[in-house]
Amino acid sequence: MSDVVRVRFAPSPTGYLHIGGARTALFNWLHARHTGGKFILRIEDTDHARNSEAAVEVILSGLRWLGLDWDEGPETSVTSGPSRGEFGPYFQSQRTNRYLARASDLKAAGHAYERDGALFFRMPRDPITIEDRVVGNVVRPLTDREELDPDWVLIRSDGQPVFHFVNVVDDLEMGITDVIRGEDHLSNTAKHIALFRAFGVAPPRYAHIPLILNDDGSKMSKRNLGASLQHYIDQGYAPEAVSNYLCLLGWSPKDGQELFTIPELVARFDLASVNRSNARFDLKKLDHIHFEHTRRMSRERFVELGIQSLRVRGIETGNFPASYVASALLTAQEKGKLFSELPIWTDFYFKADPEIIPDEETRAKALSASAKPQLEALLAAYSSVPEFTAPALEAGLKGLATQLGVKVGALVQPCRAAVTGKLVGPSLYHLLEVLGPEKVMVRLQSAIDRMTA
RNA sequence: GACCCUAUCGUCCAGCGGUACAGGACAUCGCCCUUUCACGGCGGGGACACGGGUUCGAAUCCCGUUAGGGUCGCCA
Repeated sequence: MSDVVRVRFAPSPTGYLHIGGARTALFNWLHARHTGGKFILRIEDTDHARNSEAAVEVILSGLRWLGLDWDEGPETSVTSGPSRGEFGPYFQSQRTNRYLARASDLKAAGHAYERDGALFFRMPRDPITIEDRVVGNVVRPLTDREELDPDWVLIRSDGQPVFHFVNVVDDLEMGITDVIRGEDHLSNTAKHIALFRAFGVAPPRYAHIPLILNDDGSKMSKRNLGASLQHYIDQGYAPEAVSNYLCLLGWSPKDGQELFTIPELVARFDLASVNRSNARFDLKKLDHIHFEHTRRMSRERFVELGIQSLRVRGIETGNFPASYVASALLTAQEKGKLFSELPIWTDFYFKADPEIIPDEETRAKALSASAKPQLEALLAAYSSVPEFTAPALEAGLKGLATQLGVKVGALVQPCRAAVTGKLVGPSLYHLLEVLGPEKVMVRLQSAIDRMTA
């Protein structure tokens, strides 16, 4: 083949995208983009029992969510649907004739033979050296069980080819130059190398990356909630934060930088500085990375993600002016919270005034009868504020506090509770400005009316 | 059972024979700031798994032990 790098991500449609698989895809994608190579997506749906269109869709949408676009591969989850690239089909279930042809080649060359109705590969007895770009040279001798019978199945007696075989055939035929995958494949790489040699070609370059473990060091299984990428999508993490964090698990740029945009990652990522030891998934650190990304991302990006997030959670912003929606959401950006929490911070912007109903705790802490005179005074002050802007509102409130001889908080919290119905939220003066004088006045008055005294 | 990989603060990384009573980030603790929640600032505690070598000198190299992970399927 040419010397352009060709890497692939070859997931099996199991119904979810494992977080480790997502990182494998990310490393492959980064390697391709960094080297100007091609990133290929191939669906390993040889196990018909657990293959379904929905399961493929989970993979495609997961990759898209992360921003990992593929140069070759399926465009939809439909097995016989459209695809990009010259080396298709990209669904293994559509490539059976190729496997069968390759199998007979091996048989003709004496590398395979039939036994018990299945086709077996004649595995070399000598140790095989795996030259790995991450792990180094690994000599893999046969295990005691393999010594008993080193040969292994290429085609099952029911006619179905097995994973190791199709994987190698596809990598060969698709011109894959670099195989980047989880370390769980390291031992089996000897089989793959032997197959490539049997086909008379040099194996691709290998890079086995360390695995992601649970925070207690145990292996991540499907049962663990955090093992699925979908979990992080649902929790409202920014995609760029997840990519960034995933990269940090097993890779570092050596200079201590931890926060990267995707373009920076593309520029700086290199296989050579990938670690050799497994890493535990630390949710706290992910939260921190998300926090930093969320605060730094462009306003446009934040608003885009925010509107999506609110819609998913039942808050439709389409009925409000775009500028109002943007201003409203932006008051929550500095909080850096998960997008799943956005309704908690901004729902009051999109509620009708009568829907602002403080709960019992809020009433007790901020809207007790004793606060009524202060709220009335604030309402009066705000009725005559020179302009309804955050600085003017702040000055007005602080001036009133001085005048009344009370602490600022004695006015802030009742006001916040009255207009938002909550004790916590965005910066008070900014949210008041965004809300506008009409809503603020109405809400202050309703709160006053409800206060007994 | 065999084979393979790995081993630095609680976690993720830096370190790749001497510049190190081991540096950064997250977490944690204390103080400060503060209109809520936060943010921010300052400071503290916290690690080279263990045992042998090699060397003038070892977190760094070698061997062993232990621990964790992986593989050895007519699963992928």
